[in-house]
Parts: sequence; structure tokens; C-alpha cells
Amino acid sequence: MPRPDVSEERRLQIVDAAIMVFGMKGYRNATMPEIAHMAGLSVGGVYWYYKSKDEIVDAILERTFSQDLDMLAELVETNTPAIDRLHAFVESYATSVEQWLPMNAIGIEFYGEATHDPRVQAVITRYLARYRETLAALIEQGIQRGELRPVNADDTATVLLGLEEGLALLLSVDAQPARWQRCFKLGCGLLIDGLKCGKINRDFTGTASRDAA
Amino acid sequence: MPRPDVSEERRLQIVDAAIMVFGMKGYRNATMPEIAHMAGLSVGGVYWYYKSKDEIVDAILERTFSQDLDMLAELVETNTPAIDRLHAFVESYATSVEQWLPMNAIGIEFYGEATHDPRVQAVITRYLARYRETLAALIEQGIQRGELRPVNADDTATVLLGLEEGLALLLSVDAQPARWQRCFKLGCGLLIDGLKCGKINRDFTGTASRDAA
Amino acid sequence: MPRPDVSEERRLQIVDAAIMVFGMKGYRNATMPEIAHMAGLSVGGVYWYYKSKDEIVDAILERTFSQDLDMLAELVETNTPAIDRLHAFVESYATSVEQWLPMNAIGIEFYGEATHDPRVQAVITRYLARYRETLAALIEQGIQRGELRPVNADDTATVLLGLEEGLALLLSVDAQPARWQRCFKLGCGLLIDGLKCGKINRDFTGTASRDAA
Amino acid sequence: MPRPDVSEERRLQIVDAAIMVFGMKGYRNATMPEIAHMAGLSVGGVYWYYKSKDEIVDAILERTFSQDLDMLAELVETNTPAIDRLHAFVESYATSVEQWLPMNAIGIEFYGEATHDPRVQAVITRYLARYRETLAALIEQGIQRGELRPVNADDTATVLLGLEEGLALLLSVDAQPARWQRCFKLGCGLLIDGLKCGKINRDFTGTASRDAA
DNA sequence: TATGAATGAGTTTTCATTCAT
DNA sequence: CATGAATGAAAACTCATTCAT
Repeated sequence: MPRPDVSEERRLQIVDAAIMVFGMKGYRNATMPEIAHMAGLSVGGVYWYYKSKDEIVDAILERTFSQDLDMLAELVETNTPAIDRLHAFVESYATSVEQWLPMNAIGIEFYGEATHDPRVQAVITRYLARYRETLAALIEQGIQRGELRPVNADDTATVLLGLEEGLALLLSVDAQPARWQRCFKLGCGLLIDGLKCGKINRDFTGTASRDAA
Repeated sequence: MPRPDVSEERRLQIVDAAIMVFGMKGYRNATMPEIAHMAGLSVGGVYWYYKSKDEIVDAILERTFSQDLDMLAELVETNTPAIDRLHAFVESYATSVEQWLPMNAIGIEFYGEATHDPRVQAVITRYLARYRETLAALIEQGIQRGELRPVNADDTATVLLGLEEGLALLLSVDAQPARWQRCFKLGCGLLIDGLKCGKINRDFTGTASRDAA
Repeated sequence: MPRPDVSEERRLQIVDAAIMVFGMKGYRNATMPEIAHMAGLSVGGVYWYYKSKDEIVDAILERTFSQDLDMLAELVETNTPAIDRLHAFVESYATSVEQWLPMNAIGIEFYGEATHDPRVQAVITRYLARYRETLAALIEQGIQRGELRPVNADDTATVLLGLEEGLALLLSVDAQPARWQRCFKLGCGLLIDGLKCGKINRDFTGTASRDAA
Repeated sequence: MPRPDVSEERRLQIVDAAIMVFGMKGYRNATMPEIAHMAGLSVGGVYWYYKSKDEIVDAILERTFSQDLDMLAELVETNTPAIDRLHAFVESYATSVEQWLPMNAIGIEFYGEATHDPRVQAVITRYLARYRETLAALIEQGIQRGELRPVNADDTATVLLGLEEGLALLLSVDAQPARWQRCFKLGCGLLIDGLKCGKINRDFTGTASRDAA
């Protein structure tokens, strides 16, 4: 009589434990024994489910990013004004700060790892690409509908992404979710306002490079 | 016969070497022997000038951030229109990308370290605070002069800072200085435009929280 | 309802699997999970039949050597000329190379183990002793019958044994069964010729030590 | 003022210690801490001179086999009767048993390793090849001079080599140098006698395959 | 009988740091 | 001042063995 399969449960346990330990000690200082202990397993037990520390990192990366991306999908699907959807996105994203706060530090560390680990870099780059594409599509819709100025959609998406990641970066060294929320809304509001303005300083529209990009 | 003091020269050698090795291998993978070799010294020689790897980190941190801050000082001193000074700042900052590119990866890694090393965190926080204060003062001047909407200057400065650091973050995993430059100018331009707009979406002005901050 | 006893079958499965894995990876690198998998059992299943990896080794040792020894028994029993029987032995042994080839590497490894594991050493020594005794008896018969020079039978048996094991050793690092076969026949032929020669270099007869041995 | 270079001394210390520990515990059971301790160094100290356990093995292999080969060189150079040189070789080799006895067990273990480690196999094969070539050259000289029957020199050399290694194998599990010495002399004597005999059993001369080999 | 998840002691290797010269 | 050999505390990972089911 086969026992119920506990693999998935254990893997969750381990990744959860790893996130917790990574969060407290940092990725490089987190030891396998510590993770194992936190997961309520022995070292060997952890290795039964993940062949290396790297594989645990992969699992965390996967889990973190896939959640974010799911949220984005619906942004481009609906037919409401693009600006409304942008605002909705900002609002919903801002609301979820507290939820992903524990993962924030780990995310920042992974950016650090990515600078010299091509494997991590690949994962992050792939994730950012999808993120940017979705935002760009949304902005492009806004432009087509005449709601926004004819800026370079891809670059503008990069700006939004940069603002969001940048504020997350600041948050990681100065844990004040409320301030982060406020600034994120403010920043996005200003950007969206900037995108709506009819008369603008030509130098900063990015229009010149629309086709070159 | 007293030999000329080579201390300062050696310390420079070492920090330069460390920056180079950190940049290539990452802070955690950089070994003292490697740094020493790159500096043209023996391990013991390095330890003569810096008591630990951490002290080298401190020196790098110090050097990196103090450069940036010097540039900011003059921003608040002059009496030209605030908007012009903002544009000038953006322009000069954007122009220097290529120059600080090698340090970028290291900076990102330090943010990662800061998440679990209070010493690093303190240095970064102090630097960011001064940065934000300067920008906030500049924005406040713009508001006083009636050039900008009455936003919360500190939060707005945080937004600018966040955008800049965030784009640096994206740059660190996707080394395209030109794109970064373009996006930075575009983003700041949009933000400044947003700050100039007379009629705005009230929700995003940040005015409500001006005194609360 | 009692199920048919599968013990013997399982034990065979396991030893066969172990021989295969030992042969491919070497005794030290062969893991129990691998052996179990090769045997089509679970790890626990293997442990049901053999209490440890060592017990499996014992079983292999036992099986290997008992086969060899059976073949020897009849050598001393018959009444034909000793030299003919020696030649017959050489011939039949040489013919079976290909058959025991897979076990050869394992055998060599066991000699290696024997150098620091008394238990393995005991098994091998016991086996070699019986081997040598049988050959010595045969040679003694040859001497009694006047077919061979009056050499020290035991030492001469050791020489034959040494030649055979030595060529197996060379075979283990240079798998050319044909060459091995040729050399084994050549070597034994030369030895037997040497044993027949009437006039010999006194220094090498071993006669001096006949009683001393 | 540069201190005297102790590298070579340390390397010797380490290899000596490794040989000792390998000899006692066997290659696989010998741990780096043990070797380090035996060498009077710390673990890190050993790693300063050898980058891995494997490199120590290489050094042992090198040292062991290169000694043996030096002895062989002069065998082929002189102009005395080949048979005399063969006897001299046997005699000198037999005399040195006691000296290489400690290395014998390690040598046997290496054969075991060679069966599944191509790197070790390569070293051993190379060594054996040179050994065989030298002996074959000597035997060929004997044949040319009419001292020996026209056997296949290479195969005959293999037989001699096999006998020697085989007796070493037996010695490794039954440490009786005196017996080994006796048997080695006896075996080689018989073989040489066999090589001298005018009238021989055609089946075993190996002549048939002289050109085929 | 049989399973396979879980254990944990033991191994190799790395590297910041020290100190005799 | 400077050297670089030496230290030793950790860390990742392996695998024979056990045991609840």
C-alpha cells in the first residue's frame, strides 16, 4: 500500500525554510544545516529533494517570479482605458507590498548574484523581459487610443519597471512599507501625468528613438 | 633616512585592485590572495594597510559614494530656475554612466549585503539620506518658486532616487549603457513634466501627506 | 497461503547486480541505491537479504572463488601423466578467460581491499591456499612419477599461481583477452619446459629449500 | 631577505606521509586530516602544496614508478650475454623486495583504482609499457645472439612482467618477503631454462604468433 | 516481504587571517 | 614594510543504514 506522496509538501517546506533563512542571514551565509533544521529535516533529507543549494535557489527564483507574472497577464486583456488599467495596476501592486516584503531582500540579493552568475542572470532577465513586454503592450495601447503621448513604449515600460524595482531597492535598506507605497503611487502618478501632458519638452519624449529602438 | 610615505599610494592600489576583482568575481568570491595579486602585493602586504576584507569594503563604499555626493552639493547653491538645475543634473548624471559602470555591479552587491549586514546598511542609508535631502531641497526650491506643483518634496526626491537606482539595477543585469541613458532621461523628463502640470489627478500628488511625512 | 520462497532468487539478483555495478564503477563508488536499482529492488529490499554492503562483498567473493576451486578438484584425482594434466589445466583455464573477464576487475579491487581489510584478506588467502595446495599436489605427483625435476612443489605451485594472477592483473588495466590467453599459454609452456629440462642451472631449482619450506 | 625554499621538502613530507597513511588505511580510507597530521602540517598546509587528494596520488604514482624504471635502463645497454643480464636483473630485483615492500600494497590498490579511473590507468599502462619494452629488447638480444629460443619477445616479456607483478600481488595478501624472493627466483629460473631448452613442445613457443603480434 | 524517505556522521575543499622571518 | 607559508574553522555534499508503513 503506497503511502501518500509527500514530495510536494516537503519541497514547499524546504523552499519556505530557505526563504526564511535567506531572509535572515542572506543567501551566502545561509547554510544547508540551518535550512534543513528550519524545514524540520536533516541535511540528507533536504538533499533528497534538492540536489544542491543552487537547485533551492532556482526553486525560490521560480516561485517568486511566476507569482508576479501571473498578475500582469490580465492587464493587457481587457478593453478599458489604458490609463485606468495603469492606475489599477499601480494600486494593486502597491497594495501587495506588505505581502512580498519578506521576499524583497532575497530578490535584491539575487540581483547581486546575477552580476556574476549567468544562471541567475538568465532567470532574472527572462522575468524582466516578460514584465517589460506586458507593460509596453499596455502603454502602446494607450498611445493607439490617443490617451498617451507617442513615446517609445518599450523605454517607458523600462522606466516604470525601473521605478518599481528601484523603490524596492530603497525599501530593502530602509524597511518602511508605507513610505514605499506612498512613493510608488506618487512616482507612477507623476509619470502617468507626464505621459498625458500635451505640451512637453521635446528632449525627453523619447519619440526621436521610437523607430531606432 | 626616512623613506617617502607610500601608505596612501598602497591603499589606492589595494582599493583599485579590490574593485576590479569584486567586479569580476563578485564580492563573496573575491579572495584576498587574488586582490593582493591584482594589487601587486602579497597577502600580508594587503593586511598591513587594511585589517580585514571588511575594511576594504568600507573603503570602497566610502570612495564610491563620496564621489557622487560631491557632485550634488552645487545643485542647491545656485539661483537659476530649479527645473533647469534638475535637467542639468539629469544630463550630467546620464553622461557619467559609462564612467561608473564598473562600479555598478559592486554597488548592487552591496545593497544585497546591506540586507543582512547592518554596517553596510548604515553606510548606504547615510549616503541615500544625503542624496535625498539634496534632491528634496532642490524640489522644495522649485515649489517655492512656483515652478513645480506643491508635492511632498521628500517623497518626490525618493521617487527620483528610486528611478535612478532602479535603472542602475536593471543595467546591472543587462549591460546596455545607451538604453539606460535613454530611459533615465525619458523617465526624469516624464517626472519633471508631471511635476509641472497644472491640472493633475489629485490621488497622486502626494499633497495629502505633505505634513504627515 | 505460503508464497513460494524467493530468497535464493533475490540473493542471486542482488549479487548479479552488485557484480555489474562494481564492475562499472568500482567497489567504493558503487552505491547501495544503485545496486538496488540494478537488481530491480528498493534499498530496503536489498537490506532484507544482505545486512550490509560488506555481506554482498562476501557473497561475491564466495561465489567467484568456489567456481574456480571446483574446477581444480579433478586435477589431482585422475591417473594420467601429470604433465598432460598440467597442460589440460592451462588449456581449460585459458579458454575460460572471456567468461570471467567481467569479474577480473572486481577481483583486482578485492586484492586492494585485502591489503587493509583482514576479513577480505582471510577469504582471499584461504582461496589461494587451496589453489596452491592442489597445484602443488599435482606437481608433486609429476616429480614422483619422474616427469618433472625435483623442485619444491609448493613454491612451484606459487609460481604458477603468481603467473596466472599477475597476467590477470595486467589484463585488468589493458583489456586484451587474446593477448592474455597467448601469454598465459606461453608462460605456462615455458615453465613446464623448464620443469622438464634434465640439465638445469642449479641455482634456480629451488631444491635447496625443499625441506625448509 | 628570502627564506630558504621549503617547497620541495614539504612536498616530500606530504608524499611520505600519504604513502604511510595509504599503506595503513588504504587509499580510500586515508583522509586528508590524517595525511596532514602525519606530515606534521595542518589540512590547509597540505592544500598549499597539493591542490587535491588526486594530486597527491599522482605524485605517489610518479615517484613509485619512476624509481623502478631507472633501474631497467642499463639492462639493455651492456654487451654481456643476455641470459647473464636476465639473471642479474632477477637477482637485483629480488634483493630489493624488502625495500619496496611498504609501497607494494599501495601499488596493488592503484591497480584496483585503475580499473575504473582512466587517469590512474594511463599512468600504470605507460609504466608497464616501458617495462615490457625494456625486457622485450633484452630478450630479443638473447634471441639474436642465439642464447634463447626464437620466441615472441614481447609476449615473453609480458610473461616475466606478469610473474613479477603476480607474485607481488600474492605478497600483498601474505607478507612473506623471503618466500616471495624464493619463488621469484625459482619462477624466473624455470622460465629462463624454458627459454634455453632446444627441444620444446611446439604449442607453447609462441613462435607461431611472432609476426602476428 | 518490500518500500523509499529520512538520518547524520564523515569527507574534501576553501579562504580569511596570522606571524616568523 | 613586506612576504607567503601555515592555520583551522566552516561549508557543501555523500551514502550506508534504518524504520515506519
